[in-house]
Amino acid sequence: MTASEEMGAPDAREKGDPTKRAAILEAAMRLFFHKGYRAAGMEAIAREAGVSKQTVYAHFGSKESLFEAMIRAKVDSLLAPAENVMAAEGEPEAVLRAIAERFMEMVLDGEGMALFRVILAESRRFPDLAEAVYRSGPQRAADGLAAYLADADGKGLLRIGDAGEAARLFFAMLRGDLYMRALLGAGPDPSAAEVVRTVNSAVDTFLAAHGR
Amino acid sequence: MTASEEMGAPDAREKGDPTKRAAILEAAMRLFFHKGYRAAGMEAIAREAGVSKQTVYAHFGSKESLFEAMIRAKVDSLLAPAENVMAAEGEPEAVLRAIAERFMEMVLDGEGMALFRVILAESRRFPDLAEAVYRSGPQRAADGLAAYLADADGKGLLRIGDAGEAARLFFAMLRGDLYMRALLGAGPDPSAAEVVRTVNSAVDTFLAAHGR
DNA sequence: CCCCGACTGGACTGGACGGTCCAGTCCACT
DNA sequence: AGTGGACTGGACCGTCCAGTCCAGTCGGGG
Repeated sequence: MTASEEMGAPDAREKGDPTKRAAILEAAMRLFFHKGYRAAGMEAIAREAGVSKQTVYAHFGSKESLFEAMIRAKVDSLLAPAENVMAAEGEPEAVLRAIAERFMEMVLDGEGMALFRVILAESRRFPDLAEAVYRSGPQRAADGLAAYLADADGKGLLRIGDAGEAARLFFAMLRGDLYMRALLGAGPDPSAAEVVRTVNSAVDTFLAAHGR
Repeated sequence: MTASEEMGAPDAREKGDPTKRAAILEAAMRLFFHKGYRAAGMEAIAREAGVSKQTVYAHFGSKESLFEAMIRAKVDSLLAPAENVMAAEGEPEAVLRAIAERFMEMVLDGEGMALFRVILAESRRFPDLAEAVYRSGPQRAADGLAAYLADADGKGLLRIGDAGEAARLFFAMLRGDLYMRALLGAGPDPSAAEVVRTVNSAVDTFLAAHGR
């Protein structure tokens, strides 16, 4: 029960070879991410998956369905490793720094950015998908951090007013200029040093405002 | 002033009726923003502009050129009203709040977001354009604020270490969760109250870290 | 052994779209 | 009146693409 809720269409009735299904999803991911929704052709996806076009249509009924299934699968797989965090102990500064580093990894991940770009571009065509991505991504992360902050506030480790607002602000600091640059492909790719600097700035600033 | 505006008519080796040129640019803006680069057709743009397809091709030679010209024009017009700010006097808190409100207006503007969405989607096809947008948008804003911060630091009004980093962080806080939600079209449109709350959080947090 | 379901490969349809071409109109300037 | 530049409207070409159709292959279960 990962992030597929509300419309996963638990169609247990899956037809055909699941390895082919997976190959199609992966090929779709590569092409949709690399070329965008419109420019990625079904024929090219089939070829890339080493499968006939008919098979693609047998597994997923249309281009839209394939896109949607691909996005949901990718969101699940991107978020899977992040399920267990947030149960951290120790100094708030260390906890925040660990969370921040984890977050930066996820957010600067090439495929994650490609997914974000394409879902943003198609957010009008697939509004439900866009909303699902928001909820299982940023929303979920903020909720998790907010829970930690509220707990730390209760223990007197931090002074938090509105935990949700504080959590969103913290992530906003991290998802800052570096992220924008990386998304646009402007300037050089973010260096490790820049990432560290961003994390430090965010943690320091956050603690200056909310430290005990 | 950015381009040729009320400078009479110095030169501008533009062929043809400038009002038609403007109509085409506006139609292109509407369609490219609303439907995306690929889905917006030249025929539809011509029709929307009340002009023949030939005229479109006479003014701009190709779809790519039209797109590029449209983006540059839109960036100029979006940024024009922001040229004069930043020469602010007074308490740092008031200055920051004014800058923040201005920034939020620009960043949550519907057309600005549409531009960002489409330029992000096409950042591979038009890398130079994407870079130009970054430089004249986020980059420029951050540079302006950094100049103010460095000055305020010199006057002892604020304690700023790295002015550039501080400026980027401030804008990152503003361009936070609200922005992401609005871009994705997830959840309700940001309310005025949420905007105020975001501005307050950002200013308070910033001052907690850099106040005198 | 034969059938069935999944799959292949390629032909095909119908439509959209970028871009070109052309015949003719309108108008300002000479 | 005549010339030339800008524009119109529509035909047109080549290409691309989602989705369908079909004839044939393959492997496993009755």
